[in-house]
Amino acid sequence: MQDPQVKRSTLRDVAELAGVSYQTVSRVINQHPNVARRTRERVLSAIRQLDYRPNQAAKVLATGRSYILQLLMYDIRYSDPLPAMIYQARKQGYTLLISELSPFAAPEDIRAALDDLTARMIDGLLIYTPTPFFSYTEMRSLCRGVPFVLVGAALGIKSPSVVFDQRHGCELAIQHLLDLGHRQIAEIAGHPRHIDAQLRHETVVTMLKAHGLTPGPSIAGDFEVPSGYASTIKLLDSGEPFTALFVANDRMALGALRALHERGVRVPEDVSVVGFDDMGEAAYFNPPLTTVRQDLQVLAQQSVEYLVSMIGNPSMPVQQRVLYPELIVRGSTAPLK
Amino acid sequence: MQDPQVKRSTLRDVAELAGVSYQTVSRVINQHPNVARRTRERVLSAIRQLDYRPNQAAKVLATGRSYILQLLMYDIRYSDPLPAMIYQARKQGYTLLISELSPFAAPEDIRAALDDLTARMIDGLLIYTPTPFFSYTEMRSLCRGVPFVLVGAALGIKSPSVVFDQRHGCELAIQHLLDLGHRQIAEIAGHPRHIDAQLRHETVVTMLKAHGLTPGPSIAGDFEVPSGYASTIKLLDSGEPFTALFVANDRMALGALRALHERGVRVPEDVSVVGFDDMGEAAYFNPPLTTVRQDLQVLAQQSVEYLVSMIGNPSMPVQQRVLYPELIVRGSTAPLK
DNA sequence: CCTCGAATTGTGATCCCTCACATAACTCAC
DNA sequence: GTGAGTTATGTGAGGGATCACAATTCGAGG
Repeated sequence: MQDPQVKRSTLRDVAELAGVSYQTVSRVINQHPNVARRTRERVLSAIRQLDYRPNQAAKVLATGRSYILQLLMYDIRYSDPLPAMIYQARKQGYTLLISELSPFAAPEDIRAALDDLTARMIDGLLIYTPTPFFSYTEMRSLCRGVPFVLVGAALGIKSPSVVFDQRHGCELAIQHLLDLGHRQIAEIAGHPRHIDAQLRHETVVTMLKAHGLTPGPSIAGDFEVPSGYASTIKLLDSGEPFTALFVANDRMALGALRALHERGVRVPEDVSVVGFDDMGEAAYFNPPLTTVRQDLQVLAQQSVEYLVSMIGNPSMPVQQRVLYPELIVRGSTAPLK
Repeated sequence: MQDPQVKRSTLRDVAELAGVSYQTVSRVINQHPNVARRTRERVLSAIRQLDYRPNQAAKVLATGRSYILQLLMYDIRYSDPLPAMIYQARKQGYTLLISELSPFAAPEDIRAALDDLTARMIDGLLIYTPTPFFSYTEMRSLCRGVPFVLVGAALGIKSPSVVFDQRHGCELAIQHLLDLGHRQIAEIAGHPRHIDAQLRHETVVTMLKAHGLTPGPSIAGDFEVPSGYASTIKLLDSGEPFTALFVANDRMALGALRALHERGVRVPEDVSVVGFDDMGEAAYFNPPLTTVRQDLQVLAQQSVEYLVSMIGNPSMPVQQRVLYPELIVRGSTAPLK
């Protein structure tokens, strides 16, 4: 609700004050070239005098374009690519709006959210949820013609998407442990409903088997710090021996390091630990964490750029852009003694 | 740009199909009571059939209300209250939009951002920046009649605001160190342009002096992990002795713990460390960090609730809601030996 | 059977802009 | 100075909803 006295001025008010038609004012605002210099100056001065700014709602209604990109994601707290997305969007002339789903929302929740969002006349959608409920065709119809890009979706799906090759990342991590001589490798996996967690887990198992090894004990956490702690305690209590521990993300790895420390297990002397993500803090863990880095800046940049070019060219062919993680070796891994 | 074939249906399309006037359809949508049951059903069925959803831009234009709250903040990455704000806003029937300023934006940047935002017909503004450039009167005029609440602003300002009593939080931390017997207390402060950093620093100095102590060495960081690390190295290299270290936020404290560990300084045996914020990871640092907790859920809840009531009642008196932090004692502090 | 009032429905104007087009004013050549 | 060709400006018609009001229908009481 506006202060009643702060009645906004409109195109017509400006036009009247400047002694021109509203259309001329519109031209000045939209930088149309065909306006005489004197007229433009007169209009600009009137705009300043009335403190006029165009009403976006009306503009959106008239043009059908909002210059708004909507990001739909499931947990804002841990969204490191967010600032880069906002920055990229702005750079391309768009505003990025963010809306959040509860973690592991049901299909109906996603449907409802999309219903709500597409009513707002947004120009494009970035969808960043780890639970791939819908096929490309379903998604297309849910988005009702609004172009969309899936961010961090499953590898290999036929949908406009930008993803990391999780498999490659896991292979780097496991290969590193194998190279160091480890043969008994335990795992703390992510939440089983999380697409990345599934893929990371499968890759670990597949790869160990491919090397003729029996996968070590494995427990599923939920990607949060406390679950990393609790899972590690369970692993230790199970009595199954392991000399290396692969943790599906850095956050849980922090919990794992804590648990190992409390139990007197030295890292990396007794157990090597590898994380995943390379969150900013990982380099300062005790010991600094060896982990798999995903360049979220690039993820953000690619996602927004792809979406914007789809907006400009709706018939753009569907593609999946795949990015590759890299291994960052720090102090939490060492050769098997 | 929409797919041309996915032309959205409008009120009129629905009206035609249902054999009623557009106004009746509008009534059905807005739950107006005076609609005959049979008519309502006919309309609802037409809505379903056409997959109709009202155009929000048009609605905003007609009503002047968007049911959108805008959050203006300076660094999304570290915004723990964000999810709570989004949740609270939704609970009250609003959508929360987020936009970001570069860290320590200049006054003109804030002005430009507000110019842009207020053009979008938002119902209210949450302003969460640590640099208080404008007076209440200036702010009011910048917001052009849109109600606003300052979040985490300076203590004692006459503006609608919800803040933590930083002073109280610092006093808790320092008192804790004093109680443990520490007399040589070093400090890593936050960025000097950050309002919270200033207040925390001043409070530390004031309080130590009040106890007849000389404030120990102090270095200003920037609230990021690496600066906590670098500052600690500098403190150690300076040769000035200290038995306790107050760090202005947990993130820097993580860097500090790392630096102390590398230099062979034991925490808490040789040096006690206190942080500020109680970020989720702090309990899992090595050692677990003693820190000052601010309940960000409450901050978020109060901010949104206050803003929404201002929207409902524009003549609501200006108030500052002050929240109090609490001390969380963990393993990084111990009695002076 | 008519009248009155409530319940239901419909009509016009409006919100503030942009589009496509029509008109007016200006330049310049012949 | 008349015509064409720019360049500047103005007009009408939407865009898709809401609001205030007018018009209709309905049921009940006299």
